[in-house]
Amino acid sequence: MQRSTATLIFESLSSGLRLDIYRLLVRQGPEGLVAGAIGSILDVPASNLSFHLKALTHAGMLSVEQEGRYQRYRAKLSLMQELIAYLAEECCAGHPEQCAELDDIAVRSPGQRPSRSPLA
Amino acid sequence: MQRSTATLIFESLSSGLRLDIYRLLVRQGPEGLVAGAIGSILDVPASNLSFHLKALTHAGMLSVEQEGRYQRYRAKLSLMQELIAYLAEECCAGHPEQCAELDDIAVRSPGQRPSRSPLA
DNA sequence: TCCATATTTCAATAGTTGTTGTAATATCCA
DNA sequence: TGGATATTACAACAACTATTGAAATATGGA
Repeated sequence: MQRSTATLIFESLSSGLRLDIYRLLVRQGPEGLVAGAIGSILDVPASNLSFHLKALTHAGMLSVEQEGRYQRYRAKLSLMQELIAYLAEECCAGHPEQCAELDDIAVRSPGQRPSRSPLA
Repeated sequence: MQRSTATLIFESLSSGLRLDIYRLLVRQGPEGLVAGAIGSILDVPASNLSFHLKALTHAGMLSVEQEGRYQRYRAKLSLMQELIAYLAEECCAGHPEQCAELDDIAVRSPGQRPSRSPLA
């Protein structure tokens, strides 16, 4: 992951409202939610919501799909996984002994499905 | 981790310069760096550097220790580990099957040291 | 003590971000 | 087609952020 991608993601999650939007969509799973539903649940005016949805989408944290006059938003978990891997790498770079418990996620390429740790 | 803590961290990493500072200190390991050294390496004027170091420290990403007239900064890897665990939880909440490869880190409480996954 | 050095604080300023309401755009349904 | 609904775009504005240089503070060493 590039530095600019990482800062864009951090910025997109640095507002309480945007973090709420993202977490709500994560909880909704693959079904996602249309914009209006998000606005009702979080009690945010439409134009403000649109502003933040745009920021999250631009950062790649959300996907949008048009459904007639609705826009359905979904959390893109894959990018969150990449972010976590990036943070684990950054965190351990040069000093893996300090956070060895993060190694297996940092080293693994996205999409691989390992068997579970025997102690997990 | 509280939502407000998470947004504070995201905000602290949402600037390219602050991310550079943090990554530099991660690479330095437990030795860390004094403020002036950081400024020389990254070529940032002292007052601006001080501004960003304050933000990172306030977010808990750095620790500071006075050494005579120097201030030694170190990356606090423990908070990064907490952040990663928080993100993994948020990412999987309600839909663990979608990112099962994150489970072992999300489930584990901070500080625990598991044995390695047999496939890692 | 006096001077040099390290860092922070402050003031000024340019640029950016978040919020609101209103208008525009697009789609659905009768 | 016409009216209702969903969403986005725009304009205005307050609030906040990043940057700079100069001044203040504190420490170390001669």
